[in-house]
Amino acid sequence: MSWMRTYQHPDLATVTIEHALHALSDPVRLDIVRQLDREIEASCAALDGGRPKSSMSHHFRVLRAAGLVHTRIAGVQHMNTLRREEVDKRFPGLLDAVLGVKG
Amino acid sequence: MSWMRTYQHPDLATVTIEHALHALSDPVRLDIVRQLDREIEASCAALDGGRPKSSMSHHFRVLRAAGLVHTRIAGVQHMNTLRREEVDKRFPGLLDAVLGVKG
DNA sequence: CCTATAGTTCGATTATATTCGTACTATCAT
DNA sequence: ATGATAGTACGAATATAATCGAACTATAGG
Repeated sequence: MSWMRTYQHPDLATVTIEHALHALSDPVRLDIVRQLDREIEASCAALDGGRPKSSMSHHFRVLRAAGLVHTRIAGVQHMNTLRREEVDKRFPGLLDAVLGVKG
Repeated sequence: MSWMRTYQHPDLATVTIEHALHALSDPVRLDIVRQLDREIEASCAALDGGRPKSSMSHHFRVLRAAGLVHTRIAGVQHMNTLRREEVDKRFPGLLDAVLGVKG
């Protein structure tokens, strides 16, 4: 069984709007995305709200599969970024709308 | 047990973005919303894609609960409209972004 | 009143997601 | 090497959602 040293990130062209909307519709994941929108780059641990690692790992996997988040391995940490430009190109205005909502 | 003669439509202020995104993330419902965006008003039957009535009823209920669709009873038909202005006010740019995507 | 039509409700089934403990791996520092 | 740290993989439990048949209701028309 092989282990990962890099992540697979899908081409945004292969991501459907339904897929992206589903990924964004979970409160934990939306919270991650909101933080990444401000933080530029953050480790997984920096974004858990005291939640178990295995739960967070699941949510990051979903966000990556939906083309929303990029994860890069930096030593012992996995650093995450929003794929802003690519998502904006594929779904113009979507992140602006989603992230612009208050309360 | 009482029966309905009118529908309950939530105040958009009580609808969260997560709720709206979830409602939009289902392909059947997104299809309904896309059609309503063009059709102005349509009966439930006009929007099923040959799907069972009970399935459609479920999806319309979800769309109403998310504040996206308004249903008015007109005789034997239930006419649906997109709550465009209200949704646009609550979630500016969201419907534009979601409906603007091709493929 | 009888029948057809449009849609809901109920209930069961199946499918999909979430949560999280445990075991594991990779990297870094000592 | 040992230990600590960050995160994944697996597996199982639980929760949430989708699907759809069958029974039902309300309205309209003959």
